[in-house]
Amino acid sequence: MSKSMEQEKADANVSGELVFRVFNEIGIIAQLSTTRFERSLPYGMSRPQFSILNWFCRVDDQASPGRLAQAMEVTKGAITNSLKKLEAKNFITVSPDENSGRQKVVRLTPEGRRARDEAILCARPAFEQISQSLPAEALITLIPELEKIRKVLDESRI
Amino acid sequence: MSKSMEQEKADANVSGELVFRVFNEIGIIAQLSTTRFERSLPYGMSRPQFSILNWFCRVDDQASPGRLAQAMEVTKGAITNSLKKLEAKNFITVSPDENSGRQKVVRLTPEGRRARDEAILCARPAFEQISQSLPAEALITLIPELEKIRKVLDESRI
DNA sequence: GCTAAATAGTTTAAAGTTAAACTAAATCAG
DNA sequence: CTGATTTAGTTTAACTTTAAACTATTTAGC
Repeated sequence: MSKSMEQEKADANVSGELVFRVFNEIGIIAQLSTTRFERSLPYGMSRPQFSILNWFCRVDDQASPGRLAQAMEVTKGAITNSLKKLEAKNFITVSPDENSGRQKVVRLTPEGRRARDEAILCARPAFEQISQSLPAEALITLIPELEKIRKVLDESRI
Repeated sequence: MSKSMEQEKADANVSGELVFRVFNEIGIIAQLSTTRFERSLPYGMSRPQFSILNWFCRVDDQASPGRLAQAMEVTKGAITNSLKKLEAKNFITVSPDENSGRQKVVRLTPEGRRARDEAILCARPAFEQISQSLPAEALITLIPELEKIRKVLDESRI
C-alpha cells in the first residue's frame, strides 16, 4: 500500500469518527430538547403532532399523508399514527381525495390552528430560557451547517 | 414599556425562534442518522445498546444502572430496559452490589466487548460514506458548539 | 434505636419510531 | 383491454422513550 493510500484511509477513519461524534451529540440533544419541548406543550401535544400542525400553518393548508411523511422525513406508518391522534383531537380533518381514490386529503381545522398558536406561546418561555445561555451568533452559524448535514442524509436515503 | 425593554423582548423572541429552528434540524438529523446507524449494526443491536457497550469500553469497566442512566442522559426506566436486552444477548452481566443492597453492578462480558468492536467495524462504512460529503473542518468546529448546547440542556435539566 | 425521608431500580401505560406485510387503486405494456 | 407493476395508506410487531407509581434499601433526625 502506498503512503498516500494509507493516509487516505487514515483520513477516512478520522472523518468517520468525527461524523460519529457529531451524531452522538445530536442524538443526545434531540432527546433532551424534545422532552423539554413536549413538557411545555398544551393538549398533550407531542413534538411530531406539533410539527404537523406547524407545517400546515407555514407551508400549505392541505396535503396528502404521503407528502407529510416526506416533509417530516418519517415513514408513512408514523404519519398514519400521528394523523389519527390529531384527528381524535379535532385538530385536522382527513377526507378522501376527489381526484384519486387511493389518496387522502388532510386539512387543518380552526381548532388545530388555534392549538398550534397556543403551543408556540406555551413553548416560547422554554426556548427563550435556553437561548439566554447560547449566543445568537453561534446559533445562526449553526443552522446552515445542520441543514447541510440533513441534506446529505436525506439525499443518500435508501 | 421603554424602547430598550421592547428591544429586549424582540431579541428574546428572535433568539427563541433560532433555538427552535436548531432543535428542529437536530431532531430530524438524529432520527435519520439513528435509523441509518442501526441498520448497519450487527446482532440486532440498537443505538442505545451500542452506546452502553461503547461507554464500558471507553469510560469504565463497571457501573451501576443509575450511573449509566446519567451518562446516557436517559431515565432509569430506559436503562433497565436496555440492560435487559444486553443481558439477554450475554453482552453484559448484572450482579448485586456487595456494598449496597439496593444497587447493582453492571459489567461488560468478553462477548460484549467483541460485539462492540464488530459494531464499530460494521458501522464505519456508513459514517465514512457520509463524511465524504461533509468537510472535516466543518465537523470539527461543529462539535464544541453542540457540546455547549448539550451542556446547557443538561445543566438546566429538571 | 426508631421513624421519616431520600435513593436505586423496576414496572406499567402511553407515546413515538421503523420495517415489513398487506390492501386497494392507478398506471403501464403488450 | 387485460395483466403486471407501481403507488398510497394501513396494520402489526418490535424497539425506544418518558412519567408516574411502586418496592426495597439506606440514611438522617430526633
